[in-house]
Amino acid sequence: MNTSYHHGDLKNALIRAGIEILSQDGMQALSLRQVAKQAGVSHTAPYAHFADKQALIAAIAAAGYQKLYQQLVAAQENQNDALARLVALAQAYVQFALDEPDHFKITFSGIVETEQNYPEYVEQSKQCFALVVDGVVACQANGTLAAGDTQLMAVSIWASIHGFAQLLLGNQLPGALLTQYPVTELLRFHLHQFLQMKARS
Amino acid sequence: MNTSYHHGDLKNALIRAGIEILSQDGMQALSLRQVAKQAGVSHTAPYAHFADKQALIAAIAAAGYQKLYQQLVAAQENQNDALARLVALAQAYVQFALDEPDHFKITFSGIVETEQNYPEYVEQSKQCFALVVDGVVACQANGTLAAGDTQLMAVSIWASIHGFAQLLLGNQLPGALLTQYPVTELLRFHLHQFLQMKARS
DNA sequence: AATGAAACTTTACATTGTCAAGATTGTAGA
DNA sequence: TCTACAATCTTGACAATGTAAAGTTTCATT
Repeated sequence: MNTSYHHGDLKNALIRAGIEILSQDGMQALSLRQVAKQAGVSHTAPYAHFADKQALIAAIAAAGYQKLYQQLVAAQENQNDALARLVALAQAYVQFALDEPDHFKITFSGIVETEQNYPEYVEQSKQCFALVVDGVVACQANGTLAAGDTQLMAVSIWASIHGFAQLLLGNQLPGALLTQYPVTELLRFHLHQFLQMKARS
Repeated sequence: MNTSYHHGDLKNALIRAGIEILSQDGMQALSLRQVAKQAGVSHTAPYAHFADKQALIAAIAAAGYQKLYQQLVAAQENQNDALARLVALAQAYVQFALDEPDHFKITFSGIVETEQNYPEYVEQSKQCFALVVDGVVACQANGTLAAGDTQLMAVSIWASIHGFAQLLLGNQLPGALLTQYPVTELLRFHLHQFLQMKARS
């Protein structure tokens, strides 16, 4: 099947190429033609697998969610305390944003038009949210978090983590704070606002 | 000066045209040439006022911050309780995101490259953040918020509000929640996580 | 082996960002 | 007041991009 004409796995190769371009040259360099060139095919080959550029971006964004999911799971693996797992999740979330800023941006900054629905994108998104819900459930069972609407609480925590990552990436946190504290410490403080713990313990 | 050749106030006219395009046709329709056409000038006229497209976008983003600032101030005007003012600020923040989604996105989604520094953009950003800091200070003086590092707390609250708006715009909040509660109620719950109040009071 | 579908290429075209060169107008200094 | 210069705007050009159309190569099914 790999006869130099039929690629065999072009769809995924294009997604990987796109992610690589994002990582190396950033968002503004992500063109269909560059992606095709990097994958070693002609500039219209992507149209056999994606309806248009938006569809490719949606696939790249879905892959971003997928990778994020894996990192979140991996970060939680070594933690057994429910609260520690939530904190580890948040740290991994922010770390992903810092490691792959442009992939993170394209995944979250609403460039994926929501009028069109891209099922894989929605699916991966739900999978990540489910991780947060799990964490909240565990903390509630634990007594670490007060009982209450689990979904609401999970949304709150996700929004908090996400907003922090977003502002951090956008360089919109006061520079004084960033020189004063390491990012992990800032995030820890931020989370403790929710988790009702003594700050900076 | 308005002799049909020299426009007189083209720079601001271009920013306004850009905002209008964002409002009517969305981000993907925002091209330099469309902006120029809408302002009634040739397609290279913008280069007399902006170095490149990024610079125009930065100016539009700065205008976004400015408008947001005004809305936040206006929303707080009728509230005299410190806590109520913070809640009103948050509601106005989210409302702005819902009213002008694409303007909000372009202001916040990191499309403004932070390597280049656009002074007005940074300036307007700081002005908005200062509003949050003011709110925190008032709440601390009030006793509504515990004492502590004001900057840290302001960052936390801003991140929370911002993350909520971002997820809401990205259609990433569970649909079940959105049908169950109005957005203002969701936001109120979200804030109360921070403000240590009884939820849904 | 034949045929149709899927994957890919070549060609073409409109849109876009940006540069270069020129035209028009306001303004500061002689 | 006149003149040169700087700022502003236009025209023309070019390369890069998204995408459609038509043709070519390969795969799979009968």
